[in-house]
Amino acid sequence: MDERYDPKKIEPAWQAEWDRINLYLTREDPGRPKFYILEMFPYPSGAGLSVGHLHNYVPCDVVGRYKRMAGFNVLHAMGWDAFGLPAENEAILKGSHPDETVPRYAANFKRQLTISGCAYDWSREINSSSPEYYKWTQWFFLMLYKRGLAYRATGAQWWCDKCRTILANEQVVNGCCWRHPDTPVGKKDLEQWYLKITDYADRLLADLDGIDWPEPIKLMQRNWIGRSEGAELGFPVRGHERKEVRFFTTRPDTVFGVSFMVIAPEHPLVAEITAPAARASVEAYVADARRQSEIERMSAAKEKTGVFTGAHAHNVFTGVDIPIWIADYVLMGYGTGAIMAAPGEDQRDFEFATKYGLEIPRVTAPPGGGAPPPDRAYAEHGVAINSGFLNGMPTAEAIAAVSKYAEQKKIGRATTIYRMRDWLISRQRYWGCPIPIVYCKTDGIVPVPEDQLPVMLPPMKDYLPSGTGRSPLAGVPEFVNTTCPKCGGPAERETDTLDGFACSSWYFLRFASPHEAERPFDRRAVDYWLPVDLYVGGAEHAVMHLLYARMWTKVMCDAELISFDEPFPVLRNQGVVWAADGQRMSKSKGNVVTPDAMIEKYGADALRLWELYMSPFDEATNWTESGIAGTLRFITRVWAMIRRYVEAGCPDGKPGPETLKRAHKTIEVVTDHIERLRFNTALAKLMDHLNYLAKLTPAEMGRFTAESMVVLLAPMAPYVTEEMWRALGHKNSVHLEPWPKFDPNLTRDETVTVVVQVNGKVRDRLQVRVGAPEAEVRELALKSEAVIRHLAGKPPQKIIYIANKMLSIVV
RNA sequence: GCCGAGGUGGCGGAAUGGCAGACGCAGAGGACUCAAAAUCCUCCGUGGGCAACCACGUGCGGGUUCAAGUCCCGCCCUCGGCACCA
Repeated sequence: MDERYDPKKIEPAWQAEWDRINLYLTREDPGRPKFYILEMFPYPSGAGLSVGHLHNYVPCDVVGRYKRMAGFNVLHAMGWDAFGLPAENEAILKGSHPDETVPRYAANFKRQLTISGCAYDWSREINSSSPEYYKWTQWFFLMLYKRGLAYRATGAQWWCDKCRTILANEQVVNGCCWRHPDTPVGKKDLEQWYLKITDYADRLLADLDGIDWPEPIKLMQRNWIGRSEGAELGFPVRGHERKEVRFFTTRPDTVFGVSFMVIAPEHPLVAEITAPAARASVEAYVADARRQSEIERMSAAKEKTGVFTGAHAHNVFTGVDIPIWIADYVLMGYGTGAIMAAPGEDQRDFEFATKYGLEIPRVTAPPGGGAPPPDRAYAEHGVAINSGFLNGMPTAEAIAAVSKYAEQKKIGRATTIYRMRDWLISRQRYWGCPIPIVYCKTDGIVPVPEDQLPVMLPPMKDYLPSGTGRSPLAGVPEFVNTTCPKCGGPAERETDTLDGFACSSWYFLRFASPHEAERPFDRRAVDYWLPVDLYVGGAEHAVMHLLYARMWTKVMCDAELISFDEPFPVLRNQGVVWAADGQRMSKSKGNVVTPDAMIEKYGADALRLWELYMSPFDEATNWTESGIAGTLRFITRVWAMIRRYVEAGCPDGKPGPETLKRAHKTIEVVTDHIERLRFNTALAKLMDHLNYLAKLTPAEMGRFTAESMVVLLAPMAPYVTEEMWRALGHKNSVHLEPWPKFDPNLTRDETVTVVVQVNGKVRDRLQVRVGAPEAEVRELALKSEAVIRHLAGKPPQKIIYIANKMLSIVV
């Protein structure tokens, strides 16, 4: 152990040694409890890792190392989410090819993680764009297909001009592409592959109750799934026998107040029922609605617009014929694309009715009696009025009564609908997993047989998106032209690739058996390691990735491939690290701080400690470099302390009771705080402990105290602790050391400070035995000079005693 | 607009309803040094006071309580998410 702490000297040396002895190689071991910790696998970008990324990876590394020392068999591996738009777009921008950039960028990420001291089992490294991996992504797609969960459909799809591909609903954010927030999306008619995630809506919703996730994330998933209970009903269209307008409502109890109907501009009935006199205005309105981009349609939402079709529907409850209107506030993609309008009970319908002079009946009264407010809709629950057989019923009862009536009369039924729609997974881009489907004139849609997987992504020099809506793969005849696996006749391959989220919907299984060649995973390894014990990632994946991965897991569970149906029973979000200027760290803004630069200046251990100490793990913060000076100073002081101890010949003297108590208390607190992911306070405790230890002589400290400090610090600062540990005379790595245990008998306090308050203000502090009875404390308190002064001769009215904490005197 | 998270010294942040500001950064003063760096020691919420000590203080206004940063009601501000969902 040198006199001076020099990270540049010790860090590469220990890194090489750990590599040599394969310190982090992981094997299944039924004899030990397992712990699978996983960070959301990153897309390896050319910008490399920033200190912001490490705010996620370092804490997870601490947990992994701590769990290993605490006796768990820990799986902690890393891989690359390498297929998809970001990789392709970046390669285009650099004038290169993802084939070349992806491995290069991934190698750089790996290098950065390694010098940062993160302990991964690199023998398990995976890459979603490698054929060994995407073979199984294709296999899963076919499994979904065979289970009836993948289907083709044509329709107007979201299209991003910059991505030059279609998007799933979730990928449209505020009317713009989620990757290009300044690019409004449009619609394009295409035939696409969908996954029936809606079949799993109920389970995806219900099972949220059983998992330990941050509440805001659960809430976002609940809102996204958007379950609504109500009824689906139909009213016949006058003059078009057998035609009816079917609609969904959450308030079937208001049917007697339905004075008109509204259907979406895209509704198929529009063309059929529009009266000749209204044709011109309807066509103009529909054309206008189609022309508007979706953001315009949504943001111009303030003023409702609509047009009368000239047709009427028959309200079977009131017996009255009511006008059918078209308005763009009714969305084709939700419910049936048609609504019954109860303007007395729905504010949007109220506004629409007011604007176009339509009738506003009142069918719900406030529960306490009295009239509904005249200037707006009464949307709350109440009591049915002017509603025939429903009169007098509370809303809940009336809802049930209408549903029952509708079922008896065969005009509708109680039902549940969801906001969530199916997952559109086709992409017209090159850099993705080819969809393993063949189209044959004779046999139609034919899945590629398992023994012919993977369908290899053909090498292409010019892989740029076409912009026509067709995948670049369509321009490779050797790829497109094939034979039908069924009849052997000429056939064509599907040329679209899978959405990148398909790759990340199962990767957590692959880490269990990353080199399995015969199957997507080895069942035994998956049964041992999965589900993930702690999953960590950014809140930006709250909906898409987490919902898709949950769905695939449920499908696999249903197919009996695995025996659990939630992949991530415990999820935590790390806080975002913004740049010093409060903006996102990005190369274009020139505010990226790299771990490389920080390691060069301060060493990896000081950087790691600062990542942990800077702010609570799950809270956002702005990057500041100045604090690293503090964590480096701390390391230097620990170094000096241990060196003093080693130079003194590692005396195993008798530490005093105070020292022993502090050492054990530190073990207790640090352990507890790491378990609760409160790394900043765990490290604060170690700093506090050092402030005490630094004042002791080596003999006063003793071996247990000195060594426990090093071991407790080992998960956070792996390099320097290894160096100190060897200097303390140990042959084996400190990272193989068992986690220290504290003795509860030694952490127990003998005396305690009891605060004495007079009228709620602290006036004195008493040092008393633990568990001292009230009478004793009271007597001491009443003798206190400060207390006497503040009592000012008045007799206490009331005395409250909280054992070992405080005595509160009221006068 | 609706939903969610948050607001504590110059700064990052501590605090099962029970001593507000742990720990650290920055700053000030001192020791060591020819000097500087490093290191060590002391101080460091605001106001008053030589001091002991006193008053005030966790976005704002109320409330509950012997006791509120913490619980309740009403606001303000910041940041995220959703946005005509029938």
